[in-house]
Amino acid sequence: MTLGQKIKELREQAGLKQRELAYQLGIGEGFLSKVENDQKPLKREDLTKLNELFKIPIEELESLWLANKLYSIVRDEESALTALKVAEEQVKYKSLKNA
Amino acid sequence: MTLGQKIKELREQAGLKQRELAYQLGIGEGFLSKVENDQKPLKREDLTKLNELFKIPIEELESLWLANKLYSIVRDEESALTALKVAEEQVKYKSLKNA
DNA sequence: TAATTTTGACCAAATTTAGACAAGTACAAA
DNA sequence: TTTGTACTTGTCTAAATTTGGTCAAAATTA
Repeated sequence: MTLGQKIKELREQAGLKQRELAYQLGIGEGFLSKVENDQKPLKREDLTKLNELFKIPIEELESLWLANKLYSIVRDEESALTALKVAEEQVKYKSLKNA
Repeated sequence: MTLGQKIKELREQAGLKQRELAYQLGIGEGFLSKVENDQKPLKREDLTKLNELFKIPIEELESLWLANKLYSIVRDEESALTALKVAEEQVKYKSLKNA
C-alpha cells in the first residue's frame, strides 16, 4: 500500500471527486492525480490536512510518505533490497546505542 | 558497516594516509575525512576508483553508498523502521510483478 | 457526449551536492 | 616546549537537483 493508493482509497470512500479533494488541499486536480499515482510527492505539511479530513492517524501517513520517498530513490537500483537492509541495520544500531 | 567505515578500513589496510587517497580520488583531505566519518556523501562515480584501487566489488560499494543515502533520510525520523519496511515491500512487490 | 482522471511539458523557488579552505585537535617526537 | 604530521571540523559557495506545483491536451469512464 502506497500513500497514493491510500489517498485515493480514502477519497473514494468519502465520495469525493479529485477536484473536490484537491480544492481542500489547495492544489490543482492534475497534481492530485499524480500524487494518487505516486508520480509526485505530496508536500509533507499536507499530511495534517489528510489527517483532519479523513481521521487517519498521522503516524501512518508519515510512514507511507517517507516510504514513498525511499522507494523513489531505490526504485531503479540493482542493490535496492540490500541497501534497505543495511540502512535498517544502521537504524537499529543507532537506537541500541541511544537506549 | 557504513561506506565511510569501509573506506577508512581499506585505506588503512593499504597503508595510505588520507592525503594520499584523497589525491587519488581528486578531492581534498578535509573532504575525505568527512566522507570517512559519514558526514558527507562521496560522489557516486568515485566508487569506480575505489573499486580499482582496492579491488573491492562495485556491488558492495554501491549498496553501502545507497544505504548511506537512505539512512541520511530516515536518521531523524520517528517512523524510520516502518518506512524502510514498507519501501522493502514495494520493492519486492515490483520485482514480483516484473518477473 | 460530458465528466473525470491522467499525462506531458514546463517553470520558479527551495534545497542539496560536492566540494574548498582555514582553523582547530590529537598526539608523537625532538 | 616547540614542531610536525595526520586528521577533524566549521563556514562558506556555485552549480546541480528536487520540490511543488500549473496548464492544456489526451485518455478514460459513465
